Amino acid sequence: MAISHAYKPYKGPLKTMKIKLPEGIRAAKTVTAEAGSVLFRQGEVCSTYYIVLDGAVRVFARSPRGKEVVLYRVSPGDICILTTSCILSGSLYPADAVIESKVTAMALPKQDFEQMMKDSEEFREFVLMSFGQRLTGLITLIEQVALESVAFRLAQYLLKNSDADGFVASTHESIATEIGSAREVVGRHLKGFSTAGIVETVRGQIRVIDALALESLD
Amino acid sequence: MAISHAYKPYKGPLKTMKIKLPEGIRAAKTVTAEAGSVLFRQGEVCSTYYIVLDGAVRVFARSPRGKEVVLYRVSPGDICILTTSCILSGSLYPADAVIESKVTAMALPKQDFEQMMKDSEEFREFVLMSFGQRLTGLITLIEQVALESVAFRLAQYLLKNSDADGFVASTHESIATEIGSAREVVGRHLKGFSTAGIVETVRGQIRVIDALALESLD
DNA sequence: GTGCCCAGTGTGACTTAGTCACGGAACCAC
DNA sequence: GTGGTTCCGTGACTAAGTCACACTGGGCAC
Repeated sequence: MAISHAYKPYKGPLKTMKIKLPEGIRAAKTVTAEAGSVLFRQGEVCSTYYIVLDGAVRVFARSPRGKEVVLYRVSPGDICILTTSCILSGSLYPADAVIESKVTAMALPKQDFEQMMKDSEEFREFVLMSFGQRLTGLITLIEQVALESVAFRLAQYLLKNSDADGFVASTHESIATEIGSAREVVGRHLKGFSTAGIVETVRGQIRVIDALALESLD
Repeated sequence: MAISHAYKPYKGPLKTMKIKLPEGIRAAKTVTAEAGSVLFRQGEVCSTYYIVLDGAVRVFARSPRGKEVVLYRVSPGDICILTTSCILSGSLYPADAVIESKVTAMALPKQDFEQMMKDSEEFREFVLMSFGQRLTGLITLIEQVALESVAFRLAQYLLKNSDADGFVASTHESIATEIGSAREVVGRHLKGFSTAGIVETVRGQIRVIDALALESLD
């Protein structure tokens, strides 16, 4: 666990998850981790519950040959579901996680977690909701990867990640791991889109010109 | 919801899940559903919690063009996680489910579920464990589909589903949906395995001859 | 500035996987 | 037997993934 410490008590309310911490829990500590650091790797054991207060974590699977697929992201207000489920079942992490932007997280000791599950209806709902959302998210991902074409997934990605002016600040490489494909394949599709006048590409950036065309792909 | 009827109170203990039902819950009803019937379809809403007592349910995703991937199976002692998470988050089923073999299930009304979550440490653990196992199962599936070759997945499937004598009672079609590939592709790989002396194939059945060879694939 | 490095990209050749359209073979009911 | 259905084989094609290598533009050391 590469979390770099600076343990200190967390006193404030959990605004991000809209849950009032019971008094007995106020001793929960916060931890921080810098961008780029590894939270956990496939096969490691886990021990503490975390609720992310700020920052983002990318959770992804990696093949022996180094290919990666992004499974999901942990954002502020999210509980680290994978950690939770690993602790409960005593199993090992089935994936890797790295910090994308500096993370502040609340560390919940096992007893506190169990106490809150026992006492707080709100907390139970929160935890189960989190599980449910991850679950449906993963199922959607499987449907996409196994059932949809790369062109479709790429189009969806561009639509979802473009700003008001249509700009997408991603490299071909990062898009590829995000949609479960390969850099060259993404590049070729983008070239196709480009010659069709649907997008413009420059180094490290893509501009969506014809969003409707992307939406009508399948 | 195509569950067929025959509502009757469930009195016995939940042997399969090793949880004693509190007295207040004894009114839980059982439902049965015949093999082949559809439990739910993608996009439907859900309302009741189910715990499977007997039988098996196959949960799978289906593309617009009819291609399918098996996500997981619900076996005796399992709570139907997808239903649970849908109820909690108020979202729609992201997948389809059909009965593989006649199912008997306990239907838990929302209040009873919440009551048990509140009162029973055992039940909370059971529910969270179930969630966790599904989660890691789905992640493993994504890793397989996105990162591993068809040959590898096929080999794993054969090893996992062969009996003591090496017999696997599956059609190419069913294997394909199980490992997220296509019938023809599975057929071609099996032919390859066959000419290499690793398996023998007859209609509707495959016999593993050289399990070691299958294990050493990657 | 010059040179260098390197992340990001382009490309061709090739392998693997998926799709489509058949046709044939095995099995079952009658 | 006939007919129908399920299962499988196959060729031709498209889509996707892999591999190797070349190019390019921006940052930076000097």
